[in-house]
Amino acid sequence: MTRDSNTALEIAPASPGDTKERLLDAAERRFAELGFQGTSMRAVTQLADTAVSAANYHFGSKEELLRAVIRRRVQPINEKRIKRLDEVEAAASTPDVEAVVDVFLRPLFEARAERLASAGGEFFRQIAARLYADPQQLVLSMRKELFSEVNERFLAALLRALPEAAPEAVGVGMQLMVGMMVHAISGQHGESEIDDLPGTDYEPRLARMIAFASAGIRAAAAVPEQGGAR
Amino acid sequence: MTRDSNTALEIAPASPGDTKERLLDAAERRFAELGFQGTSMRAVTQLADTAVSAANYHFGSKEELLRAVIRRRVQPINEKRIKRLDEVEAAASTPDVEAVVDVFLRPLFEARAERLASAGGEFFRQIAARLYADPQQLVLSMRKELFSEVNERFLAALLRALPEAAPEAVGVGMQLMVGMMVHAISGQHGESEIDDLPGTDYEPRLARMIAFASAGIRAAAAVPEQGGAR
DNA sequence: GTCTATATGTTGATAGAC
DNA sequence: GTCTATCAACATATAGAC
Repeated sequence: MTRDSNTALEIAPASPGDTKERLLDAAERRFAELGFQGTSMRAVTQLADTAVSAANYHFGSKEELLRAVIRRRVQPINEKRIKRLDEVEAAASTPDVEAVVDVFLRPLFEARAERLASAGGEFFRQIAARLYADPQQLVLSMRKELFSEVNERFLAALLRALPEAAPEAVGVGMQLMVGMMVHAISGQHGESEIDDLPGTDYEPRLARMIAFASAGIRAAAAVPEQGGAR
Repeated sequence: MTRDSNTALEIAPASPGDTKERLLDAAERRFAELGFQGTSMRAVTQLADTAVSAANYHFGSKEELLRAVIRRRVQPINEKRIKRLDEVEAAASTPDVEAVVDVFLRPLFEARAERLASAGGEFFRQIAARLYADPQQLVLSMRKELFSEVNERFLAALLRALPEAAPEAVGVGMQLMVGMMVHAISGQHGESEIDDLPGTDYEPRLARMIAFASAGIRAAAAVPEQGGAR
């Protein structure tokens, strides 16, 4: 495989100037498939049809390349979440749990459908799953940087939606919703047939996820403080 | 750091014959902290106070070492799950959703409490999270090998508990429960204060998780087939 | 069973030409 | 901005002594 052969393996035909974008696409794909540590800079730059030094010119290091890959996808999703949550909170001082959960989950599906439509990439969801499974400092700091504000806003909204519930219980419910979401979008679990996510026709699946998470949060909040199941 | 210095970094004082166990403990810890690809055999064998060749003597390769680490923890948990599910199904032909979910989740907490009590290790849960975030063939085949039977048994039990529901909906509910579980046990998400799991006094948290998952599964199953939220 | 020593390949990053 | 060439460090795995 030489760098000149423009085969299906490459992200897009190389045209001058967009090397940086091609590197982001290639890194997104390889980080998703092989993981951050499992991906060499060579694996990325070969897919992007360029040289290792070009990647280091644009991003400085492998770690910074990862940050750029993740930021590119997460930021628009979070902006959409915040904007819609503003609207929900403006409409009602005591929002519905379902409305808050909808606003939290829907932008993920919308972003994925957009990317599928533009042949962009099916890969980011896999990176997101890894992001939540890695306790290393690099990844931990990215999670904090990317999700602190959103998590605080949505937790506050859920607390307002469930004013009678113990705050700790709502926090647990929110955490469990995030887990449900991460696992569901990472897909391809291979243990059953319904694991994989629908692409553009996501509404039925999303409806089930909203129902699951909303009912789950309400139920977790309703467990009595000292109640054991034993 | 010489191999003779018996510092706190090592897993246990080296006594002859238990090199294999020390290697499993050390690998469990390092794979949890650094990931499989991020961990070198040297990092494992230094922690276990032995040589790389000893690890390859006992396990053959790094991949087989990973398999051994994971099997050691997962097998007892799954055996407990199956045994208790047998009992639940023997007691009632239409089991409770709550009873099935309890039997699925509780063995995880019991195993963790046992390990904490024996200072065994706080590390496996992190490996489990990585196990679910990795789409590579090695990991995929391990998931299939380890969880196929359990997943099939519990999905069948849930279908029996919800005879009116669409099977696809129950499958989605089961998948979302697994996601909730994986994320919750991996802990240390760092975005909020309630992320970390309680150790031995796990009953209150477990009760909330059972309530969340059971209500979630029921709600997901109750969403009408063509119903959208839009 | 466990060691030391080593073979062979790959890694991330940079120097310097154009 | 992008390349080729190169570096030192590190990887997995094995050979062979004890």
